[in-house]
Amino acid sequence: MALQSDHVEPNFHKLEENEIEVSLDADEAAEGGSFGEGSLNRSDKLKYEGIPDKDDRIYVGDVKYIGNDVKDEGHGSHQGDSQLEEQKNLASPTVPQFRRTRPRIQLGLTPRQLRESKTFETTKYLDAITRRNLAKHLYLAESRVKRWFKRRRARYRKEQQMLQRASADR
DNA sequence: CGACTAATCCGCT
DNA sequence: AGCGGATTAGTCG
Repeated sequence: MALQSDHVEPNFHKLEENEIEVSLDADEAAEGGSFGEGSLNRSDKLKYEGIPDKDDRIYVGDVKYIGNDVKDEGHGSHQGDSQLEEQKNLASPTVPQFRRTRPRIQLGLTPRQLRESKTFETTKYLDAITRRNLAKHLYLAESRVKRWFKRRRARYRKEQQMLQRASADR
């Protein structure tokens, strides 16, 4: 398996926030047969938990946008998009404008999650270097790793709070 | 329906 | 720039 190496595939370009990972592992998954045959249907229930350590990557289910507004949100691609920003800004002062419906990306991380979990146990807070390294190892976008860690931290705190509360209550 | 996860927005530092 | 918190959205039990 070539994907065992630490090298990133050339076609794996940098994934920005708005970018969606295309199933770069479709054939791999099909080959492995760990999942449904060939296509990753939602009915196939791609649960990442419990998958043998064969899979190295994440699995993208559907990438279709079900939202009505799939605007680009003006990601500041150009310098002359101030109008767009303005419009967006004064959209609604109180009511938060609906962000585009999140793509149906299911799944978190594969067995590699274990690795990440361990990293979380030790580092908790990622610095740029570690994040980059991890992302590379996980074939994930740095932003993704960042977000993931963030959520992880949040969860951790919540758990701690709950624990404390329980303790105090007792 | 509730719980969970994922992605984004907002404010703060 | 990054983090925490809040919000929205979709899926699973």
